[in-house]
Amino acid sequence: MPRSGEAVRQRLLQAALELFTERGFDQTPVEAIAARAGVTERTFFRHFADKREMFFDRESELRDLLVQAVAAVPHGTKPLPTLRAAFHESVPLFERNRPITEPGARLVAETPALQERSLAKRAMLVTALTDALRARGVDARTAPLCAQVGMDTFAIATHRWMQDPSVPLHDQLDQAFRELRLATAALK
Amino acid sequence: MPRSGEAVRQRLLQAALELFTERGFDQTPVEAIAARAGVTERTFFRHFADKREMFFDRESELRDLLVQAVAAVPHGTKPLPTLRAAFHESVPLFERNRPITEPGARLVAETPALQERSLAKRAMLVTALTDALRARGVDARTAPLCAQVGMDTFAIATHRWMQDPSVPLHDQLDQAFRELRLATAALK
DNA sequence: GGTTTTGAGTCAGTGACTGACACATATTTG
DNA sequence: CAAATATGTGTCAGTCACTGACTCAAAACC
Repeated sequence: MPRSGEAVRQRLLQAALELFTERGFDQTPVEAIAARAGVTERTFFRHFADKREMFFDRESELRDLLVQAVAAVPHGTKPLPTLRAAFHESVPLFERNRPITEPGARLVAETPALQERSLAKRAMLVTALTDALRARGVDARTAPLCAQVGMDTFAIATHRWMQDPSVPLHDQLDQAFRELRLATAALK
Repeated sequence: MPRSGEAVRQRLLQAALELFTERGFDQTPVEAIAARAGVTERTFFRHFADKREMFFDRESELRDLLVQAVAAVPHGTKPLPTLRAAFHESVPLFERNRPITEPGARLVAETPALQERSLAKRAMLVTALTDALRARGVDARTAPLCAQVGMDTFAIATHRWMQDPSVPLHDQLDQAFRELRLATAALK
């Protein structure tokens, strides 16, 4: 049994995924996860802030990527096209991580406690994007609205892509933004 | 000390609001709330599913109102205008409850655990609105997008109204939807 | 080779919740 | 009016998530 940092973390993730899918999130105590990973409960909490946090580590990676991508879009581009371009930049990350994140995603979808956390993570992304837009000179009223609406469109695209991988994420993204344009065109 | 149902609930809400603003949400055990309300901890959990749920009871009232309002909009109206009209219908509810909900809202804003729950409640509203739109014949792809985007716009309007009550909520609502229209017009 | 850093174990404790049971007061019913 | 029943609460015991303080062993560094 290796005991060197990262290996333990991986074993914990693996054990948790197995147990959660077997018995469900609420029915598996942290103690059981730790035991299957050959480690103490205390050690679990040294690697993860809490039980819900396990499947949301990559979120910060995504945030950094998106913030950078927003900054890299040519100046003069309007907010929502800027965001759309940034989302396209993140597609490789999603495609690369898909095998890892897919089982977790199914779990999140059917566990209220995890959904709640997932929403909180999305909210963090929205504030990060809001700041990124404001850094580009978007005014304080427009930035939060665009960040929020853009993120929702992005989420819908990734959601559809998760359910049906036959359509590339790039296409889902463009399609979702097209639908957004159409739906809002009906306003006044 | 009356002991008849609803009175206890009110005393618990009052006690919780006081203690949370004094010491903060995380620093006040449920036991302390119950004690100040002259009741046992067990009784607290008979009135509220959990500690975070206290300030979100009215959410179901809002959901029912919005769902009904969506159904009442003349047929043929496009999804987002439908939602905007429904949101306008809920304005009196907000104005009436403002004195009650305002202290709670400030608390939610500065307590991560409560923000998380607040997002979950918003998500519930989104699914309810999605269903309400689909019942009107909006197709399964458009409905979730419109419900989500509409709800965000609504949330931004109410947020601005909470911070500056001098502008009526009706106006904030129209203004936010106008901004949404403008921002999305830049797409494509 | 000794020192410092790092990751883990142990133990004790708090606090959110739950289930089971007892009891008292209100409400319904014969 | 009395018996049955429902409702709201108290009590107690228990589980589980999480934290702080301390110890210890193995690296990593000097």
